[in-house]
Formats: sequence, structure tokens, C-alpha cells
Amino acid sequence: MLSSNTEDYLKAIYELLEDSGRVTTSALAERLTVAPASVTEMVQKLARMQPALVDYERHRGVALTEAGRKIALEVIRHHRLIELYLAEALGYGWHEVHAEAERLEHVISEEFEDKIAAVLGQPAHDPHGDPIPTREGEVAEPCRRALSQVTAGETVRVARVRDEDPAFLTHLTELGLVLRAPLRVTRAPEGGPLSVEVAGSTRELERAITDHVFVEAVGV
Amino acid sequence: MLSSNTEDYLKAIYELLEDSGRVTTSALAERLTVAPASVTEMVQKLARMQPALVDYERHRGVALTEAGRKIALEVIRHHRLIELYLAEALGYGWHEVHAEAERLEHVISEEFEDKIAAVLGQPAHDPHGDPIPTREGEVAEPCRRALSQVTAGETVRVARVRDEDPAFLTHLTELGLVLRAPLRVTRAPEGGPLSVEVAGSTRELERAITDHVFVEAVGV
DNA sequence: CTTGACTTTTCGGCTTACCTAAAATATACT
DNA sequence: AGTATATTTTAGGTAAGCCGAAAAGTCAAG
Ligand SMILES: [Mn+2]
Ligand SMILES: [Mn+2]
Ligand SMILES: [Mn+2]
Ligand SMILES: [Mn+2]
Repeated sequence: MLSSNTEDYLKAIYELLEDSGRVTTSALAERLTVAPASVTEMVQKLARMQPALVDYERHRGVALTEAGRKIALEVIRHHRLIELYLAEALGYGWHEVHAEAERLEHVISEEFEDKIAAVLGQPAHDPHGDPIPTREGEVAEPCRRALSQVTAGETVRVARVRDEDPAFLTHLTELGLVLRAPLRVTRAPEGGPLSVEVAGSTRELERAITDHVFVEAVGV
Repeated sequence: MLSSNTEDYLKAIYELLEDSGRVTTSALAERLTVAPASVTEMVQKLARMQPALVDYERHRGVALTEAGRKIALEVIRHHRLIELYLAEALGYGWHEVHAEAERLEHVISEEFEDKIAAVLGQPAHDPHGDPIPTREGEVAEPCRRALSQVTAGETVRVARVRDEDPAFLTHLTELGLVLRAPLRVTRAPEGGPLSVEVAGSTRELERAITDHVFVEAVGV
């Protein structure tokens, strides 16, 4: 069995790969708040494992092998199921679930995973709108259209939000930008803040917010 | 924050102290399945901590200080609340809960503890009849009267069972010796197996069983 | 093509927790 | 009391992860 540590490295690599094709040592170091030297060491170990969990070449960054990806998705499934369970069954707010899931994800059994998935009705998305991988390691595409990219006049719905920062999530709640909330963009000036009609009132939303809220067409 | 490891040492010391006044190095080593040398090292470290978590004198064994006892009870509260939650909310059998709780106990937050305690209605006992310590670190006396000590003719009720061995618990279930099950001892020959009437049928129960099932008077 | 800034890796060291083997201590028995 | 046996402790060593400092490698600007 892999250590919590190893699991967190694989998960971090997966998440960084979502944006870029290859992950750098320094990006990984920052994400995990460890020194770059520590990342190099760990990544070399992951590459030497049987089977190799990452693809690594000196000075070229790192990517996941199929084996590594499988494990990353398993941990992510745990994480997102736990987040949803905490929210649905124990009344956690969406800003509180991440920290708790970050630790629980490494210690639950497959039975626990199955039981909470069953209680939740085999859910497809976590409280932040991220897709929950299946037991078999398949995962749907996350919604990637940022609110900042919406043009004036369009009506959309909140489909996913960045989940790392509790304060950000609390702020979104206050603004009424909760999951599935419908909203209409009334003005979208070049580079400036968007005017958005949400929950009955119109608000100016900074780029710092609209870049981290993802939306889908209302009809879907 | 203390490591899972440290927490398991303190818990093991607490549990061994329940039987004896002082815990030996070898008893701890066996309980934790580590070498005696490892126990000596760890115990010395616990004694050197600020504040000291154990009372230790070379070759004299070990006991908990107030600070150590507090932590042990906190971990045990986690363990027993989690066991009950798994049984009540997720449909685990009483033989499955221990292993899962053994890992979860170290990673849940105080919020999680409070939330499941509330869902369960501030329960007093875990699925094996062990008392659940309060948030404040108080704990009721566990039921200590072994079934093997009951005299012929008495009617009693299962109040607590040893919880370490899943196979033992499965066996108890088959025998109908579940928590709160009423039973009548019909014959109790000196040192021999007890005859016990339980769930409508009479059974011969070996010492290996009756020593690990604890009972209380029915009226209580 | 060289230089300098930046990134990555290597090196030597630290901590925690474990081990085995050897030494020290305690206990039990004659 | 003296000795054998059992327990406990010390000593020396390993493995995972982490660190800072120094060395090596990359790459873009001149
Ligand atoms: Mn984690
Ligand atoms: Mn999430
Ligand atoms: Mn444990
Ligand atoms: Mn129990």
C-alpha cells in the first residue's frame, strides 16, 4: 500500500496536468509546499517503482503513467465522494469539506467508498461541481468555461467552482453564486469587471472571481 | 499535533492499564506488534515530552500521566463514535467497524466528532458495549462481569464484548449473543463450559467465549 | 556563440519510527 | 547468597521524507 504522501504527490500531478501537458518540479513544489529538492527526490522514486507511476526525465518535468493515473483517480474519487458525503449527510458547508476530505481520502477502505457512494446514489459531481471518477477509473470532463469568458446577454448556470480556498467559497455563497445558480451577464467590457444578474440583484464581479467560476448553458 | 503512532501508543497503554496497574514493555510490544526495543524508545520519548505523557522508570513499566490519559481518551472517543456511526449510519456489522475506526480515529477533526455525536444523539456506548468518553475526558466504568462468572439460575443481559477479533464477533452473532440479548445460565459446573439459554435455544459455551462476554443484571 | 538568470538536481544532514544483536538489569530458584 | 532465566535497555543501522547549499543544466538576450 502507498503512503498518504505518495498519494498526494500523484493527485497533485494529476491536477496540475489538467492545465498543462507536463508538470515542472517547481510547480509541484509550490502546490505541495515542499522544497524543490524534495520533489525531485520523490519523483525519481515514483519513476523507479514497479510499475512506474510517473514518466520522468531530468530537467523535463513529469507526467503520470497509466498506473499512476489510475491511483490518482482512485484518490480523487475518495476525495470527492467524501466531500459530498460530508455536505449531504453531515451538513458541512462547501467551504469546510475540502480540508477534512484531504485527510480522510487516504484512510478509508473500498467498503467505505462503496457504502457512501450507495448512500449518495452513485453521484456524478462533488459539492464544487467537479466530476467524481468511477470505480473503474473513468472520469467526465470538468466544465471548463470560465464566467469571465461569457459574453453580454447570455444566461448561464454555475457548474463548477475552484475549491481550494474556503474564504473564496464563503464569499461566493454571500454573492449567491452557488452551484446550479442561474445568472445573466448584462455587461462584459473588455478586460473589466462583469455585470452579472444573480439571485434577483445585479453585481459587478472582478476577474479574480469570474476566472474561478465555471458555467454551462442553461438548457443543459 | 501528535502522530497517529503516538496516539496508538497512548491508546494501547490506556487499554492495558484497564487490566493491570502498570504496563510492561513486552505487553505493549505484543499489543502493537513491534519489537520491545521500539517500545522502550517510544516510551522514553513520551516521558521526555513537555508535558510528559507517560510516567516511566527503567525496568518498572509505564503508566499514563493526566496529560497522556486525556489524549488517550480523546482518541478512544473518536474510535468508539466512529464505530457506532459506521454501524448506525452506513450499515456496517459490529465485526467490521474496528479496523476502519482504527485508521479514521487519527484524522477526523473536532467538527467531525461533534457532528457524528450529534447525529447519533450523544451516545454513551459503542457497538461492542464499551463506554464512549465525553468531550471533557470523562468515561463511565465498563461492564466487567464476565459471563463465565455468572452462577447457575441467573438471568442476565449481554452488556459488552471484546471487540478486537472479527471472527469472534461473527461467531457471537451466530450464537445470538448480540448486545442487550437476554440470557439464562442453566448450568455452571466448576471450570467447565456453561449451559446458556439464549434466543430460545440452550447452548454449551466454552470458557474462550464466556470470558470475553460481559453481562449485567436484567433489571438495570 | 556566449553569458547570465533561472530552474533543477545532487549532496550532506536531520527526524521519526522501526529493526537485530549485545549488554544490562531484574526475578526466581536452589 | 549465588546463579540461571527472562526482560528490558542500549547500540548501531535502515527507510521515508524533509531541508539548505552547492553544483549542474537550460534557455533567452545580446
Ligand atoms: Mn491528502
Ligand atoms: Mn471538491
Ligand atoms: Mn489507530
Ligand atoms: Mn469497540
